[in-house]
Amino acid sequence: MGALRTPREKWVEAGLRALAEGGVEAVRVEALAKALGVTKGGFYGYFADRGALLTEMLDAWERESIDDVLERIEQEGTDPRDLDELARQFTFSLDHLIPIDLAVRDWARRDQAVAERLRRVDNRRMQLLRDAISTFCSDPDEVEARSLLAICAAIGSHFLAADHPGRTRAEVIAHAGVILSRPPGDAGR
Amino acid sequence: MGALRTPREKWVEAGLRALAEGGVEAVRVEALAKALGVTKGGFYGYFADRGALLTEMLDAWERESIDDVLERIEQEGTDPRDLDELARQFTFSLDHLIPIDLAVRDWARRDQAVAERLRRVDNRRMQLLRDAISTFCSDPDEVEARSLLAICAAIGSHFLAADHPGRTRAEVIAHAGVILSRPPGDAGR
DNA sequence: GCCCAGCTATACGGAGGCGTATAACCGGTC
DNA sequence: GACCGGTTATACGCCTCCGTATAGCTGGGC
Repeated sequence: MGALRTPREKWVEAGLRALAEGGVEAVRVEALAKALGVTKGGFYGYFADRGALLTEMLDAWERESIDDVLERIEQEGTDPRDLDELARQFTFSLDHLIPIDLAVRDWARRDQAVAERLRRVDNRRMQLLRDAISTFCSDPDEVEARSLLAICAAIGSHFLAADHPGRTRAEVIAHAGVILSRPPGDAGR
Repeated sequence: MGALRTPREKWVEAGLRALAEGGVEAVRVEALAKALGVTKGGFYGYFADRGALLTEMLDAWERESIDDVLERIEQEGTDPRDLDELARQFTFSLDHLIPIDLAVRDWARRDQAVAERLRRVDNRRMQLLRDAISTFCSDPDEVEARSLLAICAAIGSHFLAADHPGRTRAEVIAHAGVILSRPPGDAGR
């Protein structure tokens, strides 16, 4: 049998790269082929159409996003209820996943199926945050609100263009992490 | 002289509507014409090309976004340093501006000129938040961090797909507003 | 060293989009 | 009621993209 010269997986990778750089609209079969140094000839041997690639891309992203989270917890052997883990959750995910994540978020606003997948991933991340914050905060409503603030900071800061005179965005985010990790004043020691 | 049957402004409005619904890629000259019940014939009398419309759309959005903020402050006669104003800032902007805002944010990730405009608008909003938060928080670093959390919540919650079991997103956001308006525990009364 | 499945290049028809050209239209103005 | 300029419809060339068809290449198995 002939070798798999540019296998299915290559197309998915190229698709995710295009998604990260230019959004869903940039995921063009012919463009991916050119990026792979190939014509689109073989593409339709793997995928019924462009839509099939898109869903496969989402499969890969969803799997990777969830694996990434579990991996970090289990490999590092850290308790997810750790404060440091919360801070690390702020810049969550590997760097190369962030642009994909952001593109998926915009995509989800216009595609119900994508929104559903994003919901699963976000719920998973929110649960991690809840667990971490619960270790020092007993009011469930407050835990929920802090978790929301944390995850919104992680997402929103990538969509925010504002400056922070005299500071780095990373510094401000670090400080925000401290605030969110601070036990409530009225219940504090 | 002939009447302006579908004037320049109509094209910009239609463009912003398309932007809100489908992102930049959905802003197609022929599609806008169809939406206006017209062919694209007259479009190129007003605009050199599609790009000219896009920048004009951004002009309109930037102006409207800033006017909107000033309007709310001056018309309502409220002090922008008000706590309630902070809470209201959470769901900032008129409803119809939000989808445009989100689309512009995604757009800005791929277009430097758009990013620059967004920066102006975001800086303006951040300053409003700083002013409000400064009324009960003296540490400038903390003011900055809280402002970031507030604006990221305003933006990020629209890109977040997570559920809040037993709660409404609006309820969680309201609670988050309370947290951010709470004087720091170590400096509190 | 031949075979053949799997990969590849090329070519095609159709759709939609951009920007231009041009002719028809229409409503004030005189 | 004829004119005139702005607005409109239509048609065109060009491009990009999709999905299909088809023929050529290639390399591992035998």
